Amino acid sequence: MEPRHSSPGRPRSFDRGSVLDAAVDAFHANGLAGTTYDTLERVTGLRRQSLVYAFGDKRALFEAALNRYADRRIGNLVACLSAAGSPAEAIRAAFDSWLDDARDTAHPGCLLVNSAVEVDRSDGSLTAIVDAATERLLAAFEAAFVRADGAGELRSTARPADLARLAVSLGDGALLHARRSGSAKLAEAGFRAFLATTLR
Amino acid sequence: MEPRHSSPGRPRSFDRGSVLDAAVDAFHANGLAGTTYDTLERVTGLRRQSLVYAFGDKRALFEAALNRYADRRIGNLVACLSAAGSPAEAIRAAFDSWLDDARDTAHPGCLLVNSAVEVDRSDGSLTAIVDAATERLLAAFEAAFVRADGAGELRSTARPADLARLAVSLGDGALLHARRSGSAKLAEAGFRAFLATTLR
DNA sequence: ATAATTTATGAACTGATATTCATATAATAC
DNA sequence: GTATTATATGAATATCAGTTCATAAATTAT
Repeated sequence: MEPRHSSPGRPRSFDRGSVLDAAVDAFHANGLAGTTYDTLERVTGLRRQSLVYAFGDKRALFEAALNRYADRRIGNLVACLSAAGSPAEAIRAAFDSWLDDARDTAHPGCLLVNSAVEVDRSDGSLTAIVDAATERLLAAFEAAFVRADGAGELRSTARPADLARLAVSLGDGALLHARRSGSAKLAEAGFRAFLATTLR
Repeated sequence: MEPRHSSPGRPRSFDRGSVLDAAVDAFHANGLAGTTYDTLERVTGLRRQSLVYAFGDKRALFEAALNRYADRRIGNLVACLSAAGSPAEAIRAAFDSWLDDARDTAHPGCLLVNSAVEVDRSDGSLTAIVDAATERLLAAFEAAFVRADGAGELRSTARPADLARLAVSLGDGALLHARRSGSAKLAEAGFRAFLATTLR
């Protein structure tokens, strides 16, 4: 499927990954509908027909970008949560990473969250990406809360599965309000209250 | 500005409020860009030119609808939160109201939250509506947590202002995930953990 | 070199959608 | 009843964005 190098034909003049990263940025900043081919041409330096040739139509490009973003972002959070050492510290690190995102005003919110709002649920392959990312994050949080409980670092008596759902709702909601307000203040305060109440 | 009744001219054949309610429903279900005049004609029973005549262009109609929605929705939550009696019960009632919204799959999510994602922050008059609604809700939550603390119903030692920010992020994040997943399960679990950990 | 193949792009096409124009309709004021 | 004013709507318009067409350019294989 993927054309091998050293096959006949004109070689591709750009790097697929870099172009995809540029597309991720644009989609993150402006959404799917809000990112026109004019914008994509500007940020990638390619003509729209080249993008279509290389990635398929706009929706397919968005799907590739969303996958790339989900891998990176959820990968980061999962890495924080499953780090060796104090589980409570791991959970705090995950929220710190969330705060970094909340402070990145150039890319407001989270592309996964934004897509969950913009894209209709009937679009199966896009919602599948967001759903899978959410499940992965929930599982990592649940495991971290279980470990925290085992280490005696859990103040709350709520079930780890419920705490994981609380954490994910809180983090994504806070990112949303960071996008809305252009400030991470609400996220900082909410995270502070959550961590103080839940962890030892 | 507003034409008085009993002035010369053909009388309006529809009720402004009902039409606005229908528009709120449509915008809530499909978003601003996703709601076309075809849809608006269908749900209001009016022709697009009549809508333009009565409300201004599509964005103006959306602004009126968003204001109406914000008043109703924040009004509900504030009423829960400031009800007489146990402050902890008042807070639980507010989250119950949030759960009702999470279960309303015909109107997924919250129009304010959805708008915060869809509408660019540079659109001042729309973001002002969402910002004001958020501030109003934050203030009501903070007051409720202060009262809960005074009544000895607060388990958490976090500051009421921080708890309010936690509550709003959590509620809106949970609505977002309800929209995404088509289910209120995540909201239920998150709220359960939050209420068990925070209140007595 | 020539043919074959893949990649790149200028330009036209198509579909959708918000808006506007022109005109008809229904009420009040005198 | 006539003029005036507000409201309603069929139809045309204009714009914008995604897609597609036709053609050029760059590389490999023989």
